[in-house]
Amino acid sequence: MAQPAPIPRGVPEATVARLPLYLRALTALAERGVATVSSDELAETAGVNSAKLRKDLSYLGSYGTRGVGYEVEFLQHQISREIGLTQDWPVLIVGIGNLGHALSNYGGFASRGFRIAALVDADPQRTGEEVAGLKVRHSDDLDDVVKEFNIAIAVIATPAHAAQAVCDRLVDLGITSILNFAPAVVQVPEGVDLRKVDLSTELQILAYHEQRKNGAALALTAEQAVELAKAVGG
Amino acid sequence: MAQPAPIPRGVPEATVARLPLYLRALTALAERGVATVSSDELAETAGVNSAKLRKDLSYLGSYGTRGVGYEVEFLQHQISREIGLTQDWPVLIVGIGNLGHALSNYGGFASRGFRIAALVDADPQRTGEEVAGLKVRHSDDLDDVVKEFNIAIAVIATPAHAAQAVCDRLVDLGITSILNFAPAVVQVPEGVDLRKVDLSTELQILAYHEQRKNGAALALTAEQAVELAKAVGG
DNA sequence: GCTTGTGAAATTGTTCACAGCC
DNA sequence: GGCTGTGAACAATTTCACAAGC
Repeated sequence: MAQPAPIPRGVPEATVARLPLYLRALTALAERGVATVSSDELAETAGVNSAKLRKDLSYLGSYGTRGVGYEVEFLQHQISREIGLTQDWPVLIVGIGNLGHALSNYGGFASRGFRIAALVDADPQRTGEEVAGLKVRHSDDLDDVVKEFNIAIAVIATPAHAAQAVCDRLVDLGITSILNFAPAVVQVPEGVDLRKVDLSTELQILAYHEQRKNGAALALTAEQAVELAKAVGG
Repeated sequence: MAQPAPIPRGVPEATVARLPLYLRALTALAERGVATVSSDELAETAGVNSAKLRKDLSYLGSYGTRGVGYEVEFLQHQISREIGLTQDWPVLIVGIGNLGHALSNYGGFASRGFRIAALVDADPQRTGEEVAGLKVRHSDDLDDVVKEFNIAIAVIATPAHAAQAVCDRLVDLGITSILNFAPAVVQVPEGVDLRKVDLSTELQILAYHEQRKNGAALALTAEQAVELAKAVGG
């Protein structure tokens, strides 16, 4: 017997990565008191094109009404449920330097679904200090902290040189979702989700494009210049 | 006459996004005193597979030696040149709150190629304050600051509600490369490169996957559960 | 009449596997 | 013998364009 129907579940990664964007756009619309929105309008608000938006939403289900559009609050709820924001996730931040400090106080966290549950630092000087309403705990207590607060998601905000060791310990403690802010390549075993946020990577990507906006020719290698000359018809 | 040869230039976006990663891996190897590296080793260090690495590098040119590998320093230099890090880019940070502060002091910036040239904030209280060795200037001077320091890349680290207005002003001043840290959807006209770094987006993506690791069935919609039941053979 | 939801086409990105070269 | 560079196969993603449904 052949596969009778396509297996359900299976939202493409690219779509998953855009759901938070849609959620934010919907929140903005809800705040403006908009009750219903078309895919064109929502796409415009989220900064994507409407075909993509409709395709993305179609992976979640059939939540719109033809000829009308989407009900803002309803769609907001469906996406939240899909992402898993109907529960709330206790988040641990490791490394309470400048960046960890900023993250602890960051508004972006406030988005429902996440709660900074604990802060940890390796520096005994910082231990006990209060940041964003939480007492900073020492790294030695990592094990306890993870258990005590039932941490599922951890954020690494340590200096680059410490990132791999911290990551290894987190993985050993059973954490499988890690967000790395340290400017370092960090390896994780199969089954652990690691995402990275990296200022210098982003700047480099911008620089690449910026460089090409002006004197594009300057950036050609000698080899490529020869190719170009040929193609242009030398 | 038909197109005689493929037009050169044109490194795929996906490749561009990985060049900074390779550069970082190469830097790590150089620091360890490694002089030559194979695509397998470099790929391992960078956390990608070696076929992808070789394909990526092949878009830049033929910088390896068959049977041997790549010369670390040479490749480092080629990638730097490709990205445009042989010049250095004066960067402006707008919004010197917690996050802007952290970014100003961030080690990731130190990577050659970027220099924080100016800081700007809308709060007159902060104007004149010294952060990371620079005097914070007032937003009203944005025009002057951009000209004075020849800013090409700007970082938005303001609260969400101010992000769009700041972005519009930056665009008006001719800036075409913007990195947005504010948790808000920001629109830019054609021709402007906007990249976003967003904590809550990243957390949401992790949460999506985390949710599916345990009680995956819990996440099915009623509709999908019916589909699944059918597929399984009800 | 208007807008969603979706097959099919087009494009982009990844992996394979091996010829070419040291 | 070993490793790069790359066509060709494959997979994922985006876009098109229109049938289906309110």
